[in-house]
Amino acid sequence: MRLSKKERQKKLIRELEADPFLTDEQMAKLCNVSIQTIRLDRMELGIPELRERIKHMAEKNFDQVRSLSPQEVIGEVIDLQLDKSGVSILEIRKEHVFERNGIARGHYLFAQANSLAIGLVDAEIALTAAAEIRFVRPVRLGEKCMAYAKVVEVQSSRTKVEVQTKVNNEVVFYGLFEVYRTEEDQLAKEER
Amino acid sequence: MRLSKKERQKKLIRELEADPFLTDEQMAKLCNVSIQTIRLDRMELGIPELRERIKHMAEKNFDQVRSLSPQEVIGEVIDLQLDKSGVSILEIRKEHVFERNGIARGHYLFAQANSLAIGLVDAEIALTAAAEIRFVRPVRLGEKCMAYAKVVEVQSSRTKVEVQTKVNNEVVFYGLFEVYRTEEDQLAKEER
DNA sequence: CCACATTCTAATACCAAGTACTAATAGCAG
DNA sequence: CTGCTATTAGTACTTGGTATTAGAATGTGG
Repeated sequence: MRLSKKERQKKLIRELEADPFLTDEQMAKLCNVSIQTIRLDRMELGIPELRERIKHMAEKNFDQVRSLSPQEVIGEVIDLQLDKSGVSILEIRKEHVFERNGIARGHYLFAQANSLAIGLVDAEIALTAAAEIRFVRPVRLGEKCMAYAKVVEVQSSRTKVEVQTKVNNEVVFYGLFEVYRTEEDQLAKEER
Repeated sequence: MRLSKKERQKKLIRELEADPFLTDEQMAKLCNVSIQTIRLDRMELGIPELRERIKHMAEKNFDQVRSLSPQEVIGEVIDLQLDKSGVSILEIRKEHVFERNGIARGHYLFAQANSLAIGLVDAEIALTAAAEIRFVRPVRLGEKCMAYAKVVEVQSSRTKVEVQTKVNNEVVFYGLFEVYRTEEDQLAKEER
């Protein structure tokens, strides 16, 4: 049986979320309707064509900060001065929170801060060695977490980074990270 | 003056690195040659067409987004005695490591330990309040992390949980978590 | 049951950014 | 002049669409 228009459009949205690389033809087969119907649906729903969707995704990726591969950062880095300071934003979405109470799981806040701290360090390889953290108040669904990081100490092979995460200027998380760093040749040496 | 073939090809590579969204036509204008010449160059250099390049970037991006939301618990809990102790396993897969060096990102180890610590606490709601952690040695792709947690102290509204994560019986991570707990009615009261 | 609306399908012309291929031209080297 | 490389030109075809028009199928109210 064929779905109603509304249901089909809902289905379309779901399918595209799961796989945004679907062509109209593939979607038509999935829904058992003609290609034209799918195009009309896309119009109504304001969904751009395959190539535009792909381009968008690619651009989002490309716009990010150069020096560190952006896939390795949780949260969007909006400012970064290597070995000095940085800022990143993470919007708390439903995949970040406990279903029960809508409070963000601590490890996402940690991940944001940790990624930023590591991204700050100007070295071939940077790894967290230790950290001391405090979750000052629970963060809830929909809140935007701004993490401010600054380097507070540089030693021979360690950098200390302090991160404060705020929601509406209110501190929600605090962390002191000790980041271990190496240049590639040095690591190669160690590997032997 | 027009560049030599070699120089033009070098230039092409540079330009595409700076802006991978260039069409053949735009590149032709940049180099002051015909579109066909650019296509021949791309052939020789093994550079795919614009759409393929964009698609590649988008796919890379998409895979990350996916791996970034390991929904529920991180690591599989294999033993749990509420308010006493627990064990969980996490196998380090490629979505957990830095592409560059195959070392696990700290926040995954943290997430495993944090989730276990919270799971241990027998309360309606349990949230991490603070933690002190040490990454003892880097963990690599393919290694199985066994996290052992035990409650070390119970106060009126706080529980302290110690977590040790081992790979082949060798400690790789240590964490002391302070978990804040509440019963639902209590939290409701606070909300007011 | 008819009339009309909604929904769907079909068909056509067109576009961007290509691939794949053939052929022609320019410039220079031996 | 012949041969070779580099370059340009042109044609047919491809994908994944847009935009538009027309017609068919289905449902709904009066």
